[in-house]
This record gives sequence, structure tokens and C-alpha cells, in this order.
Amino acid sequence: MEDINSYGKKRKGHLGNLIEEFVFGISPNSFKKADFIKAGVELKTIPLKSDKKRKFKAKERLVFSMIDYMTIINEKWETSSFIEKNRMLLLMFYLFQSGISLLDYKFKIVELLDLLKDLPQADIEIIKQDWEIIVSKIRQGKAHELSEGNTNYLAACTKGTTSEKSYRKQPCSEIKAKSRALSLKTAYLNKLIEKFLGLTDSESESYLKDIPIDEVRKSGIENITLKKFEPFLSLSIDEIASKVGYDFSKKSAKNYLEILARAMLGVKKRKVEEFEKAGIIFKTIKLEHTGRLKESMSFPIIDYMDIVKETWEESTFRDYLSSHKFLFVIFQKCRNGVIYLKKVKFWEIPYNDLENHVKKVWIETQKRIRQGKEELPKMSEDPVCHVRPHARNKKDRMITPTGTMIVKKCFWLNSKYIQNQIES
DNA sequence: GCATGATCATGC
DNA sequence: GCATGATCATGC
Repeated sequence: MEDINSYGKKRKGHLGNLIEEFVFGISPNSFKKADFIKAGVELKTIPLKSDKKRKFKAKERLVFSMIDYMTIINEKWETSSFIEKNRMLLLMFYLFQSGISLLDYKFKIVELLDLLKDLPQADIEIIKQDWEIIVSKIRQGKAHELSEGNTNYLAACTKGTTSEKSYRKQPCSEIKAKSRALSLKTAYLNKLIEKFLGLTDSESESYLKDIPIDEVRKSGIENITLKKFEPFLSLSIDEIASKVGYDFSKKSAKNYLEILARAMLGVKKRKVEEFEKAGIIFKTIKLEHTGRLKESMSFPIIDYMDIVKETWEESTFRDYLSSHKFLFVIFQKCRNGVIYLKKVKFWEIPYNDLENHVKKVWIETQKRIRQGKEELPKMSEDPVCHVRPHARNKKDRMITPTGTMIVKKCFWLNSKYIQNQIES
């Protein structure tokens, strides 16, 4: 056995090995079997960060082993290598702190979790469907197009080095695909953590709770969601309001389109539970009577100090875009001003747009910030995205690495681009 | 009509 | 006080 102190300086990936070796006295194995072979239990150490509201939040997604593209296409969910290895998880959550030794991390939550028993039925079904979506994409020869936005709770995230070497063969296409691993999304982990901490989120409400598991199984969560909106298509917002029992006169909220969108799903509370778990972002969109979309779509503020230290592959913005799915609830104005529900659509950013256009703009943005420039890529410079102010006012500024203070800005998806995505 | 800059409204 | 979603204002 190695001296425990020699581990203290190693990287976070070694924390799991450390626990296995020094806490449980087993030698680390990284292949097909669970860590505790006889018990069939897989150990996972998961970093947490502090959170004002909920005490702790997951620092990152929970990553399992690499997807073997060549063999997974012959598997079935129930007997899959994923389930075989990861069905029983020993989850050890620790509070991450930068700059301290691994040996000084404090564990905050330890739970044993049976993926097929301890989660709500609907969740298990959705995870299974996610697995099937991923496998069917590989079967269609589209492993290179996989993205975390494809699925809800379980996702295929990139894993391994970012160099060319990390591309590997896939069975149904000649195109090489990035190496990826199965993972639980950060959003889903956060809900699990909440549960483990005994916190109940009284603000969110499920819209699948009254739907029989069989139907979730048959139709899939996306179709069920879209079906919820069907009875309202082409209705004006007044008609929708009276149908769902929402009284405009009582409360004239500015976010009435969002309230109506939730009400059509059957949710009265402020948050949609399944969307919280899946990291699905609700976007209500209002088109002009001509079908034109006026406004671009904003994203979180750019931290100028952080972005210059990031690589594109691991950047905050790439992570945000590629790990979220969006639900566009699209309304359109008539010539006479009446607003009606036009279309509802799930959207995730297409791989090529992300890796070509957004990447180009991101790299250019990083370059200009490093140079101390205040002029960041404009809408006219790329058809997909641009950078623009997003601040309270001109005085709302943030420090840059060159020491200047510039107005808070963020990435925006171009209005025209979103409009095209809605139409296609 | 459109690009770009600027700011409002809301909720935590 | 601040992040976030949404929208306004201006000038070409």
C-alpha cells in the first residue's frame, strides 16, 4: 500500500481511488465491474459547492465510464454494461475547495442509491429513455452528433482529452466521434442533493405526476409535453387564460406569457419539476404579425476574468449551451394586436452551429478581452451569435484582466438565427 | 427594417 | 444588490 500522504497532492480524479484504498482497503479497478465486486456497489465521489439557498450544489455532472460505441449498440437497458456496473451507487459528496489537499476535503452527504429502485418511477423511465436515445443515435451512425442537450437526466458528456486523439471509431459510420461517457446532469444531481438534504422544493410542481408510467413509456416525455399544448394551439391568450382559469384582470403580470405556458402544462407553481431536473429552459417567444422575431436571446453575463483562463472545450458558455435543452413556446401577434399560440418546440443547439459559429465568436471574444478591447463581436460578424451589453445601465461594469472596467456583457443568439431555428 | 447599445422588471 | 429574462431607443 502506498503512503496516504503521497496522494494528497494528486488531482481530484484520484479521490475515489484514495477512498477505495485507504477507507475500504480495496485496490482500484476501473473496468466493467463495480468497485465493490461482491456487493455490486460502485463508489462515486462528487464535489459540491456552497449555495446560498440550498446549502450545497453539485459542482459538476456525475460522470460514469466511457461509452463503448462498438458494443453498446448490442445492449439492452436492463442488462446494459451501464446498469451492470452502476446500478448500486455509493455516493459520497464532499465540499470542494480550491487550493487545499485532497486529504482535507470534508464529506457532507453519503448515500447508497439503487438506480432502479430508489428513484421515482417516472425518473427511472426517463433515464431509460435517455439511454435509448443515446444508443439509437449511435445505431444511426450519429455518434459524432451526440450532445448533452439530446437527453433529459442521463446524458452523453465528453470525456477524455480534447485533442484529436480523443476521437474514436463508431460502428455505423466512418466518421470519428468524440469520446463520451454517460453522466447524470448537474441539474438532476442538484435535485438528488436536495432530496438527500431533506429539502423539499415547494416552488416546483410536476406535470407528469398524473400521467401513467405506461404512457410515459409509450409516448416519451417530449411527446407528452407537446401534447399538453395541443388543445391551445391557435387560441388567443385571452382564450387560453379562460381555459386554464387564469384571471388577467386580477393580476397583470409582465411575465404573463410564461405564466400561461406553465398553466397549459398544468403547473400552477413557479417552477416545473421535470424541467428543473433536466435543465430544460423555458423560453417564451413573441413573433411580429409578419413572423419576424425582433429580439435576440440573452445568456448569463461573461465573467471577463474567468473567460480568459478558459479553453473553448471547457468554457462556461459551451457547457451552458451544450448541456441545456430549451422549450420554445412561440406566440405570434396578429395584425390587430391579438396574441395567439403558434407553436411549441423543443430545441437544442445543433452541433455544427456550436462547434463552428459559437466557437469562432467565443475565441474572438476571448482574444479581444485579453487585448483589453471593449468592442466585442457584433451581430454582423456572425449569423449565429454575438456579444452585447446586458447591464442595469452604463455604470454597471465589471473588471477585466487588463484592469479596465467595461459594461457587463453577455453572449446573445441572433434573433434571425432563432427565427430560422423556429421555422425549420 | 435592422444592428447595436441601453435599460426595465422581477425575483431571490 | 444582483442575475436573468425581456424589451426599448436610437441612428443608419
